[in-house]
Parts: sequence; structure tokens; C-alpha cells
Amino acid sequence: MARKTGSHSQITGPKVQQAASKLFARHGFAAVSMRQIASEVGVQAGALYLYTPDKQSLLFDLMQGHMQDLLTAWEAQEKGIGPLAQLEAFVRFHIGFHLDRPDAVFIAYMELRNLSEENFAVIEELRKRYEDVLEGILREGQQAGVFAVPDTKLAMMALIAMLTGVNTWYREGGRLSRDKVEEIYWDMARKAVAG
Amino acid sequence: MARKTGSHSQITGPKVQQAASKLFARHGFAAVSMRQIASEVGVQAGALYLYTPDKQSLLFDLMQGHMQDLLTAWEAQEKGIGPLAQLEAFVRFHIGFHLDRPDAVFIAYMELRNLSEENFAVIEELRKRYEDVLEGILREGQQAGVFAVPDTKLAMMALIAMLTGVNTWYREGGRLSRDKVEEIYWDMARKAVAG
DNA sequence: TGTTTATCTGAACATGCGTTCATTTCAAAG
DNA sequence: CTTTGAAATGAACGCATGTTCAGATAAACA
Repeated sequence: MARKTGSHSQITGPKVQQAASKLFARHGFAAVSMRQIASEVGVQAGALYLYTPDKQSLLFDLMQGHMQDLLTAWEAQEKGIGPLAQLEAFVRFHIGFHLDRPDAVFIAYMELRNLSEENFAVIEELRKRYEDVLEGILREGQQAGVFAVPDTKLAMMALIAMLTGVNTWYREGGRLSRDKVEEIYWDMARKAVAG
Repeated sequence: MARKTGSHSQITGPKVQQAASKLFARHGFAAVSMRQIASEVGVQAGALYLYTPDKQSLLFDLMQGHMQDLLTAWEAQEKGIGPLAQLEAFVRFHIGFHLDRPDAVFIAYMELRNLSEENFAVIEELRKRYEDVLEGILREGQQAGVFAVPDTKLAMMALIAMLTGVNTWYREGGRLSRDKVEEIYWDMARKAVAG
């Protein structure tokens, strides 16, 4: 039995990505089998290979897509003028974007070691581009005398770790609204780099 | 052939833990086989079961040991008097302790989802005990008017994420000494919660 | 209506998995 | 010098893995 009703390729393709994303985030890349992904999609394992050359590409495509979305979304973001306004924009953007995609974020941070060497290099390059955004803001603020950061690379790492950490505890419908969380984190970030 | 020279049980036991720790940290729990661990130890796979009932226990014991070491080490730590001194002690302790054990830290953060339900509950309880330490310091400082943190839980999460993040980039013999890193992070942490 | 073609099945492949266990080895105890 | 028993081997167990592919199916086109 194959292809019961209608043409499915444009439906099944995205479904495979979504199923992989969900399962990789929940159980980890290595712990998820192609048969599990197929089952989640509602298809036999062999059919997955119409949409991906192999399991590794499934992971890589998810991560690359996520990182590219991140960079694209930042470019489209209202940033304001001056280091302080830009830092606030970055803080709020980072928290919001990451809370919108918990699965993709989880995968992007946890499954780096399951990438092949070449694929890893690609993802790391994209990650570096994003980190450079924040480091640039901090450097400008430092030079303008608005921030007091003895080491922009360290401050950048510290801030990103702090902001990304929101994903580990935030739950929709919890004690605090997203806006309130953004506000509190922005307050801490601002003070942490303040002159 | 078995047991070439001398009695090995008191050597092999720790070796198994060390090999598992190293390999789990590098490749992830699910991606490491008992045969790989055995090979790292210099033994056949069957011999591992003289030292652990199963693979899951190997992971659990590593994580439980790490969390207990963490709590014990904090108790033995010089803490100083007052919220500010205690926060500084915590920041420096956290960074130092975690940089000393990169593999264990990596495992403790990445492999939670590979724990059985009961084992997960045990580790989470230990983690909560550690988080409560920092939250307690922040609460005291808030009440004493030394800190200005609108939400102690959020501030605690933000600080711990920031501090633990050091492990992702710090390399021994790099640009900055450990002491310098501790100092910069302490500066940021202090300012972030300052009144 | 008949033909084509994209989509999917289901079985098969070799390989590796966690775990068990009868057997072997050999340092130490008697 | 013999006995003992801890420590390790190595083969085996059933099962799951990623991937391939010939064949089946049904929608789209002529």
C-alpha cells in the first residue's frame, strides 16, 4: 500500500523535519532511530530517504536552518541607535527568538558533537557570526564610554550564556510573562556591563 | 587469558568510571558503547559488569558523584560574612570547581534526559540543593538592601547559567588566567545584582 | 482510457548493541 | 605445593540499527 490520498511530498518533507526536530530535542540525536522518526511521520523508515540522504544530514539541516533563521531574524530586527539601545534590542531579541524555538535551540546547543567535521565547521561559522553581533555592540559601547567591560569576548560569552539559560526554566503560562522576563534580564545585562 | 599481573579490581573499578566519564563527555551517553568503554579500560566488555550492574548505573553514578562532590566542596568552602562576600565566594567557587571537572560538568548538563525517571529525580534534588545555596545568598542580600533583584529565582538562574558558561570556552593556558576570569565574572555578577 | 511517474512499502543486508555466563587464568592463602 | 576464588575472557543471546531496493500503488497526464 502506498500513497493513499493526494500528493504527499510537499507535506511529508516538512513533517520529517518537524518529527526529527521534536524527537532529537526530546531524546537526543544518537538515541533516536530513523524508524522512530518514520513512525512519528506516519510512514515506513525507507520513505525518509526520499527527503534526506542520511540521518546526519537531517541533523545538519535542522541546525543550519536554525542558525540561518537566527541571523536573518536579527537583520530584520529594529535595533535603535547607540550601544545601549542596541544591547537592549539584542537582549530582548535573543530571549524572544529562543523562547519561540525551544526544540531547535536545544538541538543547536546539545548536538554539536554529533555533527561530522565539515558540518560542524559550517555551524560554528554561523554561530560565530551571531556572537560577533553582540561583541560588536559591546565594543562600540566600550569605546563610547557607555560600557565598562574589561574584555568584550568574555562579556559577550557571559551575556549569551545568561540569556540562553532562559530556555532551561521558562514555561509558557508560568509565573512571569515573557515581557517581564525580558525586562528583568535586560536590567541585569545592562547593569553587568555598565560603566 | 585473564589477570596477567597483580590484583586489578581496585585499579579497574576507577578506570571504568574514568573511561566512561571521558567517553560520555566526548561523544554522549547514547553514542558510547560498553565495548568502547571496555576498550578504553583495556578489558573485554563482559568484565565491566563486575563493576557496574548496567550502563544506566554507570551514568547515574557519575552524575550523582559529581553533584555530591559539588555540595560537599561548597560546604568546605570559606564563605566570608555578609551577602556580598558570600556571593563572591560562590562565584569564584563555582567557576573554579567547574573548570576542574569539565567532563563531569558536561555530562551533568547534557545527559539528564538519558537518566531513568527515578535516577533523574535524585539528580534534580541534588541540583536544587545547590541552586538553593545561591538563591539563599541573593535573598539575604535583597532583604539586607545590598542587592536589587526583583526576582531571586530568576537572578539565581541567570547567574548560574552565566558562570557555568565559562566551561564552554575556557581553555587552560589560554589568553586569560583562571584568576583573571574569576575576577571579571565576579565583577559582572556583582554589578548585575547590585542595588 | 492508458501510461507515466512520484511516492511509499516491506523485506533484506551487514553490523553493532547491552547483557549473560561457562570457562580460564593466576596471585595469594593455607 | 596445593587449593581457592577473584578477575577477566570470549562466545553467544536476541534485538535494533542505518540504509538499500525491487516492487506496489495511485495520482496526474496524454
